[in-house]
Amino acid sequence: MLKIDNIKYRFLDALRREGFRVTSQRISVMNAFMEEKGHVNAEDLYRKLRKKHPRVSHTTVYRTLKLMNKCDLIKEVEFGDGTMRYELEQEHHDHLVCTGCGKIIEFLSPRIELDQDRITGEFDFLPHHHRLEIFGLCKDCREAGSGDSS
Amino acid sequence: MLKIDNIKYRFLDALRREGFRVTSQRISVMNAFMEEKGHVNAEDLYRKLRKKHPRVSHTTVYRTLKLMNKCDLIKEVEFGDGTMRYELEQEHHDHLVCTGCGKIIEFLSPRIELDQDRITGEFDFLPHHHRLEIFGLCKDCREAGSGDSS
DNA sequence: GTGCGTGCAAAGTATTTGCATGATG
DNA sequence: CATCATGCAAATACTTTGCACGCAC
Repeated sequence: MLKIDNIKYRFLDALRREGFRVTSQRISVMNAFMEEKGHVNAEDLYRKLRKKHPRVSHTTVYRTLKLMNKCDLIKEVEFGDGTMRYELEQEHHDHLVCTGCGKIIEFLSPRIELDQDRITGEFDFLPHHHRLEIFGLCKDCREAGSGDSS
Repeated sequence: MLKIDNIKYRFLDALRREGFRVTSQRISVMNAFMEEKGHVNAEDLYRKLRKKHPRVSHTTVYRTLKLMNKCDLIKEVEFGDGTMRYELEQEHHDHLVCTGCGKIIEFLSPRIELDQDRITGEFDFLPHHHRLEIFGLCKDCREAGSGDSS
């Protein structure tokens, strides 16, 4: 809970600091986002949100997520399904994406990070950021559907 | 040239083998694709193609690229600009993406591949494929615009 | 000649934007 | 009470699809 409250505080603070207004919609979007496990896209968040807060529009969800992104509270990521997803901005990590159930596991590999520097050096390339996604099957999906299901 | 001819051969062969028809449009799209450095999207390819072969439509370019992809001749990749790009299907590699000029450098790091196995093992995850993109500035862009341009 | 491929335009996604209305600071 | 934020619908960007016609086999 502390972490969530901290984010909420940081959001309100960022809004005030940047001269943005604190509106009920922005609070609703942020709360809804925090209830997710992360890696939500705007459309899904909107659908879940409208049940509790029908007063928040489609457009506002998109705009608020972009805003939270600009405030460095969340980060845009995408896993090739054509939608922009959002996750909590935190220390850098990469993703395992289960192609069976869509589950996303975050991981961090200092060794990969290091090797990356070696490579960019080789090409005289100045790295800014990277993304690494490994697609495959998680344990549950392998156990569930060895012979495949569906 | 050998490599290109080999691809053309493989494409024609795949078409026949799969029972698809060999049409002038498909040949045109493939030729146009081969003239690119790779990492083209359908729209760009269509624009370049229509100059020489005005008889090939927008739709057919999309459809032919999908077809070549299904035949395992090319691969879909995307670098977060909202378009689907295509590159020659070949041994696995990753990408350095220059955010200055859009240049794409391919590289291969066996060490990263290895470390990846270690990680997926840790999470009991069965990897199928991965993608790694490092975004940053290439040598040329750094030299050209130290103080920034544009 | 049959059926797949093509081209056109229309439909379909995901997202952004213009503008009048409404709420915040 | 001046602005900024919102909601709606229209616009945009990329891609796919329905359908009648034409060409490969």
